[in-house]
Amino acid sequence: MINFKQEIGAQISKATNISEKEICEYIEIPKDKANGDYAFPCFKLAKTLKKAPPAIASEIKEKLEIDENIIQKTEIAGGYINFYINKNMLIKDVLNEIENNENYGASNEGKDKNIVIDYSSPNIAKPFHIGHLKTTVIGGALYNIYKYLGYNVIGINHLGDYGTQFGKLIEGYKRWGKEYDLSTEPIDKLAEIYKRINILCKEDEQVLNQCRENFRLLEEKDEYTMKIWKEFRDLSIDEFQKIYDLLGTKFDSWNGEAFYADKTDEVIDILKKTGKLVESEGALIVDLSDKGIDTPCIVCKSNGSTIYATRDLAAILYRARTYDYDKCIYVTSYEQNLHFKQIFEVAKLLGLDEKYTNGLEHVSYGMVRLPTGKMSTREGNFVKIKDLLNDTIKRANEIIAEKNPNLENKEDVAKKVGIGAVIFNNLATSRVKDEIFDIDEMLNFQGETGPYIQYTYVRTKSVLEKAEYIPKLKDVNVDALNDEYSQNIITLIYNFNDILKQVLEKSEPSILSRYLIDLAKAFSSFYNENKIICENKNVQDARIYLTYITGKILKQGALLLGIEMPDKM
RNA sequence: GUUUCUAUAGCUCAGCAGGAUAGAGCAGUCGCCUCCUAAGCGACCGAUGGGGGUUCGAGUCCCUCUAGGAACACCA
Repeated sequence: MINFKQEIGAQISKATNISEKEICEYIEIPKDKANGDYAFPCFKLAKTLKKAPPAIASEIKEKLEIDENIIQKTEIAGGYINFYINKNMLIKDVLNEIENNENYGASNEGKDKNIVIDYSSPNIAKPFHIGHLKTTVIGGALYNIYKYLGYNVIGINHLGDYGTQFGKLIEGYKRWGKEYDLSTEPIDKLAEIYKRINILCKEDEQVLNQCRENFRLLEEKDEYTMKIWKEFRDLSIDEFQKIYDLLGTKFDSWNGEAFYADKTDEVIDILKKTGKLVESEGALIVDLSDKGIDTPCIVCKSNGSTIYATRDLAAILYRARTYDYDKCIYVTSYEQNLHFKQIFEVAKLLGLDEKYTNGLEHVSYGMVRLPTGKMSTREGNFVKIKDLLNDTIKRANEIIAEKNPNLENKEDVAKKVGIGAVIFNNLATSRVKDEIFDIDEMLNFQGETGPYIQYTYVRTKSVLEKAEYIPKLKDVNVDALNDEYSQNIITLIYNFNDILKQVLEKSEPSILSRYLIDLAKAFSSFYNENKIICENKNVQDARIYLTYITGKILKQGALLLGIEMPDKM
């Protein structure tokens, strides 16, 4: 496709003898369309050239050799040079690209690059609650988008299936296991046991030590302990899978913490040889104070057991060797910021190529809190994902009953809408923001929501169905699309690939979410202001075609976020 | 206490690595279905936490104050 910004940048670069790259960084898109499609602010050059910005602007403008097929006109406004692109060229370019490219917006920029994404990663034997939604959907969206841009992606569900928490659960099970029937709702019951044992641990240090001992036994592959461990793990995975099926979440690997149990010795050996692993209060630690990190990284506990940091380090070694990753991304809440700072620093001591240590990236996100306070499995204060999805699906069903009672496949549509609402809600805002969970907000399907995007898509389908045809591209007259509403849509579609790149640059799926809202809005305005199916065949063909490609992008974009589109709703 | 994140309209959020008059949604008020789905469209109302600084230009960068979140040695 034509890169208008680059075309302009190249010309200005020639006129000013400043590198094209630098010029392109200065070029901006005016907020007000009256100021053109692109603008070059000359203020920055004023100091070095010792001239007033407007004078610089007109001097540059004189020297530009503009191809009128690409840039229709240039104007000077204050210290800016404003560029108005050739709309017909833009429309032709976008339509051509979309016609000839099944996966519009995709690219092969990621060819031969390997991306490991570690996401969702719930602790087994604990309920899957709304605190786990963000990592699951953010990781899932990044997974899809990396793939779409040609990367080879490995999605890993790094299950929390190891550690003292497990020692605790085993201890509780030993004490009260007979009171619970694990054949139904096993996770709820295990969570109950976990809650009870935690209370006991708080009261009695001896019990806590017993739990730690249980974990040590697990590390030694004690037969009885291993048997319980495996049983709890299987039960948990069954439960998780039900949610993943609903959310459409997929993984290439389920290697959790336990997988690295036999791979931690090597980490300790390597670290010992660096001389940086020192004993402190009976534990083996790496002091990081010279790296600006006050808290040392514990690699081996005083009772000889490993700790999550050790297993995370083993995972880095394993992933580097197994996947030869260019990036290894961890999607977790910002509570773990310090932990990742620590292990990324310690990873530099493992003797890995710089490629691997530089490729480590922690994608953190804000906390989800209930109106009553922080969620806690230990205190039984949480909302289960399953319950939330049931609520939103029920809500979707109610709205269908009210607005479209004769709809076919009601259940299927309600599912797509209810789940789409939840996924979108979790991807709609910047990662860093904390969130106070509000069920009413989840159940609102109006305005900037997942259902709004779905509804807009359904409208495009509905128009196409009524029209009964999609015109051939060669029959589309681009002059019929130079009104403001059509232009807005075309410009947005032109930006699609750029948006996807931005998402990856910032590991920020909300950029795509916002984009889809903008596109849906642009189409809704267009739809309201124009008759698409109308008397003038020429205009009708062009508008139907625009409707067709808008629907395509809405669907593709939503799919990348993990949201499915119903055909009717 | 140390480190760190956040602060934009009544509420929830945008604001392309500083640029032209700060944009939406929800809530509220008012219009629009004999017309391709009103889960929609349009209009009105309404904002950069306080104080310094850097800059031709600051919501955006720096300092500081205030308020809130988070992490800080054998949990993950």
